[in-house]
Amino acid sequence: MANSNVKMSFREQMLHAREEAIIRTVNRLLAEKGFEGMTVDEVAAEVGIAKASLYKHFPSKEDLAAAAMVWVMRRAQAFLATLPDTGAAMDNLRAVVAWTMGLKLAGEMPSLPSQNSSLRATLIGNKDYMDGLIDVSDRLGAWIESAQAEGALNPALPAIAVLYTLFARACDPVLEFLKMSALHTDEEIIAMVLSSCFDGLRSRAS
Amino acid sequence: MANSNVKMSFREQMLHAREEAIIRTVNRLLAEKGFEGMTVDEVAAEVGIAKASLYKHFPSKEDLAAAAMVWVMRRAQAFLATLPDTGAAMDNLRAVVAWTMGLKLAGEMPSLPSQNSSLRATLIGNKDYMDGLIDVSDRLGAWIESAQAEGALNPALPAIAVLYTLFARACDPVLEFLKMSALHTDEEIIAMVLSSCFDGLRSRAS
DNA sequence: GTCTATAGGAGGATAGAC
DNA sequence: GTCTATCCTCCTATAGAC
Repeated sequence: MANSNVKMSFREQMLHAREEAIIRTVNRLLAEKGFEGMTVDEVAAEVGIAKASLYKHFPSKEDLAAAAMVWVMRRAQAFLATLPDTGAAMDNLRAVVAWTMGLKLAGEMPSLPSQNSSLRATLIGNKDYMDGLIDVSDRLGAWIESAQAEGALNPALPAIAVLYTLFARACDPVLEFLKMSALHTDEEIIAMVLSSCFDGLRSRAS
Repeated sequence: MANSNVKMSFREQMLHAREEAIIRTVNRLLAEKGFEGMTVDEVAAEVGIAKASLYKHFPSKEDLAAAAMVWVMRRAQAFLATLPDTGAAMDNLRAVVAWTMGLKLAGEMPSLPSQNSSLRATLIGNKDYMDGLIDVSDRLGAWIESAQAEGALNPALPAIAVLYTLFARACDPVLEFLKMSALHTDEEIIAMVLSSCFDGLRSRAS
């Protein structure tokens, strides 16, 4: 029984390792070319296995993308867990946004079309993804309301609008345009977009 | 000679009218489904002509999209021309952003993938598009620098970063998410995103 | 310049041997 | 579960008659 468990665990580890290799490749290709630009042939070639083998692990291209999104969501949850739940909620929000922008600048943020309906259906039907999304939204939502109650965040904006605005920073085209211009380091780009996001384009008195 | 000119002009008007019908359809489909989601069959069906006829007017799908972008760019230039060149540059910038967001909310803002290289090549090779883009960028750039000199716009941000940030509002996913929630009118959505863009998420003293 | 019909090819997915 | 080989659908683009 113990042996059997060890063997099972070993096999599962091998399986898991291969699937993680697949997901990392998918993640990178999704960041580079987007969902429609990425081909399954390409994924298989980069992973170094046959396309048919890929389909033994994941039933469709949509599920491949969903797995990549789940992986990113897990990383986001892990990052959120490192932030103090006491203290300024505002600082946590800034930290999360900076983290997601760093991910995008590093080419590790999948870019999915918000319009593709088959992909949307798969994502919505993916329990791991939805649970992660709801968890992240809840945590950010709590910080947003907290920051608004403290008066640090503009209370006139609906919390949901703030949440969407923060999420949108993860796929902000401004990041890649500034990166393409090659005039600033990633850190400088993050600082600029962070400033325009939280402080606004208008001058501040202080 | 006069007759010949009139006949030519009439024919050209007919041609132009049909091409404008095509472009309006392409524009709407690009806004709805994006470049990859739009099919040429669909365009032809909605316009009510055969696909082969479409290809007599435009040599490729990329050129169809480019024509739609040129059309939008022309509309933008026309709008810019209505704004006073004297007075607060800041107000003009807000007005332009509000206008582009209204266009997107009305489903008239083509959404193109920034990654598709064949499309990028066509756009860059399209003189009408590039001239329009440069013209619009120059005008906005002048207002940005003017507003920064007046101290209305944060001078710490590079003008090019501000320009990109304003352009990005035209394809901001926050707009469609807020619209999908159906909790606010288009005007309210524009006001909120305008506020978060210029005033920032953080509270302002005043 | 409009049509019908079709070429040509890319890409998602599967069959079947091992 | 991995491979090779193939299927099949969708889509861009064009041929050729009128």
